[in-house]
Amino acid sequence: MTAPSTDRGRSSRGRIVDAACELFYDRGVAATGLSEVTAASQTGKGQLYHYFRDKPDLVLAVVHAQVDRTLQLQQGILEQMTDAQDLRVWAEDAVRAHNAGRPARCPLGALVTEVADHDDALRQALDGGFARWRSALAVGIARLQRQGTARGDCDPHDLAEILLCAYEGGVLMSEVRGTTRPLQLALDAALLAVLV
Amino acid sequence: MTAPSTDRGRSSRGRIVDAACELFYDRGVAATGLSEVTAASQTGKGQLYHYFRDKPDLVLAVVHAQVDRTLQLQQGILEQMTDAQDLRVWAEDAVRAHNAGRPARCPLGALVTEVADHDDALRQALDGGFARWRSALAVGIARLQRQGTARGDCDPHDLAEILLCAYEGGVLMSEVRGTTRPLQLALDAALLAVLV
DNA sequence: GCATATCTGGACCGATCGGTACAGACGTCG
DNA sequence: CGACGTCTGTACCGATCGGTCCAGATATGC
Repeated sequence: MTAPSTDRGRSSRGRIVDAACELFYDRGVAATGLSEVTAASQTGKGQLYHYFRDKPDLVLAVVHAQVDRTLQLQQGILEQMTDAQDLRVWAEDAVRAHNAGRPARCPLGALVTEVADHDDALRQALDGGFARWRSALAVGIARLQRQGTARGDCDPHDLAEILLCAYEGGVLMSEVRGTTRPLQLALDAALLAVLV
Repeated sequence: MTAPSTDRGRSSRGRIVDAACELFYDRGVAATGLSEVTAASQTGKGQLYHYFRDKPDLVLAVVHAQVDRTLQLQQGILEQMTDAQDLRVWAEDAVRAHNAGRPARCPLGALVTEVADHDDALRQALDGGFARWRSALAVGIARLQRQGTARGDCDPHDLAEILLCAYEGGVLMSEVRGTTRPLQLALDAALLAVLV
């Protein structure tokens, strides 16, 4: 609701969002009580409702935070993507990251099914986040197209969308099966369709 | 908990599961109260706790019901799949179905992110459902392989997995964007990787 | 050092949650 | 028709939910 204007306030708000990111991610939004958020962030209801109008408003802040985190993690490898091998490394990194975390999911994808349908503001926020991610990917893919290692007859944004769909679907199926195999297969197939 | 032994009992249990399927699907499991389920199914708490141990037990029944529904819808087209064009029709049908329903999601996929992580029995039930679906697809794909229209160097189950991942990821991204475009792109790309 | 605004923590509220208890309706035997 | 197991409906419970309120701590400007 009210933006913090002091360092202490910014710190409190930040701790709340961080704790909410973590709790929402591995327990789910609906299953996480606001008291758990305040307990985990060493704050109270007073602070929470000082900085956020209500729970959906907090969820919105979490969405933006997760988008920023994801983009920040991706932009490094995406910006300096110059050949097809770099894209394969990107896919391998995705599989490796999924292997490491537990339970390994996409912070954005996990939020979609939980909030995207009954709250349009949250859906739009997630849509915007994916759009930024897709654009970052498309920039690199366009580079590959210019050097002839990616399919030239498609909009790079469409090729990026294919990769993101394969990633999200692969992560979802890998979560159900308990193996990274589906993610591996899905990304390999998507690369097959995107490259050359 | 106790299986019904009369027609009236089976009818009540059936109405409860049907109502729960619908409510869980378009409001979410956590967001649906048991009183809403009893109200929508014209029953009471007495019946609900006569046939189900607790809420997770009801969710388990819903998972099985949704698996059966999905398989039943799919088996028709899957069983008589004889050439590559039939697989393309399968993909087109998926896009068309997604276009019709609102909000169009996969009944199984929607349940994954909501219940798969914190309840292993539910995760296994969903895993089993996807396995049956994948096998049904694989049977048709193996047929295509024998006639040389599908990639022969892969296990048909892996090719089926690729299609399911593309479908689930495409549905998820389509839900966020509000268009069937991502699903269309993802399935086309998967077909490209699976056929010939 | 006083006034003012920001920030903090927790007690508290009504509503709703999942779950229980129980009294009675129903159907099917002898 | 009476007895018995199945099935039904609802009143009710403690716990927890999102959200309010407010008194006091903390900082900043004059």
